[in-house]
Amino acid sequence: MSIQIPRGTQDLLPGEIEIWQYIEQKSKEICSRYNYKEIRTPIFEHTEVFARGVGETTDIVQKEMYTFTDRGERSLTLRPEGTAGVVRSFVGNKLYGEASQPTKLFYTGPMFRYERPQAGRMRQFVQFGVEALGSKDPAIDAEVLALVMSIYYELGLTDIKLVLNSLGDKESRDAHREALINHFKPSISEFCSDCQNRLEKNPLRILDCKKDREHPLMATAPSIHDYYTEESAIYFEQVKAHLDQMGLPYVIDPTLVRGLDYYNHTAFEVMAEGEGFGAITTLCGGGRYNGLVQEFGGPETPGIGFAFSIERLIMALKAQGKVPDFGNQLDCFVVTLGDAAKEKSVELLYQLRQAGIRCDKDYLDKKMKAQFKAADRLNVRYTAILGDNELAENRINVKNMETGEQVEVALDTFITYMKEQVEGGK
RNA sequence: GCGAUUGUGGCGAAGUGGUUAACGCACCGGAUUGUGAUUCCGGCAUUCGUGGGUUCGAUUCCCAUCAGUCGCCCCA
Repeated sequence: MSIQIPRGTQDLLPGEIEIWQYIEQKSKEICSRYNYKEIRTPIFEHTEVFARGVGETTDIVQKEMYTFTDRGERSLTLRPEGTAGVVRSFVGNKLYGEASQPTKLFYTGPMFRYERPQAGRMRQFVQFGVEALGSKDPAIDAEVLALVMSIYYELGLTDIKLVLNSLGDKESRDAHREALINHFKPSISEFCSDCQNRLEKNPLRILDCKKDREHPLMATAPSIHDYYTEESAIYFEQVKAHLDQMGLPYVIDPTLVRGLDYYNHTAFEVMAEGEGFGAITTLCGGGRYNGLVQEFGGPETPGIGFAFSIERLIMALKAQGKVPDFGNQLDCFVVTLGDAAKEKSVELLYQLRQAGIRCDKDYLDKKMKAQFKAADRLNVRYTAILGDNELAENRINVKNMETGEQVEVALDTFITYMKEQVEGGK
């Protein structure tokens, strides 16, 4: 019995990897248009980075982290998300002192959370994320939102929506939280057990409970919108105004909550609409985290960012039939007959490749028929046939696999001939 | 962490308490000893996720375990 892959992980094999490369390349290209630079931080950090950054009370920190002790008795954790590490690096490298501000960064790489896997939820998954540190201009919120939507739109996704909310500042949130508790507490016994737990821990979550949706107290629950401080309210209005300016559609959802402690003001998700996603519809999550940099010992620095999972993005692309055809990858297959020709083909292959032609040959001592079959399977555009006969007369046959036409070429002009054919065909 | 469901060759899939585990696709070889299709012929699981148990005998029954899938919690 072979060794199994660890639970909740996956191998990305040829055939599947192309869409990953395409997404990564496209996302990076869009980031560069928005002037965001790549940052790479370690895959593991001191556990404290996440405990402090993500929040001690979150599910991620309490039950989902891959934490281990190394040989030097340090407690380390495989990163469960990207923001905490980026902020740690921002402070540690004093990026706040760089001339160019705000600091606009993007990253991509694997994240790890110990959870029960299901569609769109893996233990190792890959996020692409962006962080803008150092500005509290609502225009930067709008820029970040425009950036993520551009990535989705340019990849061809259509049935998605940007869901927006403001969590307000700490003052707004505390007042709202208290109002929610007061609202639900007298009748909490009428709610499901999950909601009863949520009352003290995170009363906002009660609002999007699936079981108690019909309870009359849901409709009359206090909204965060009524508890904003004046500053918070104005900020939110300005963000929305900028989105309107750009013509970027969004919907406001006052019950939108994020699972990480560090968020305030702008919070958002990009959600998939339509079928094919099972229980999971959130493609991307993000928001503002003013205060997080101070939490890591840096100067007062506002920040905003998002992260999306590439796995979920691919699921969405597949569900909407938007995965492009990456086509055939090979220009030429060299078929040989006889020992002398077989030996000569090594040299020809090298020369073809030097000339930029994607090509291959048989390495399994197959008969000619089987070599053609292999070429056919590779969906190759041309086959070059070299037998000992041709070799003796310094010629080679080139067959166009689409038309079936075959022409004879002098061996010393073969490489340039192939180059012309391949380049001309494009 | 909780619940449901599934686990047979590279893939899909049938099957039964008892001598040789269907079939389809794919693959390999031959008919066609220098050309991709079709057709025909032949080959391709000492083994039914793993480990125990019941039994004269288990792929089939029981238990455990691992893994996949779906739902909950939560989240990307």
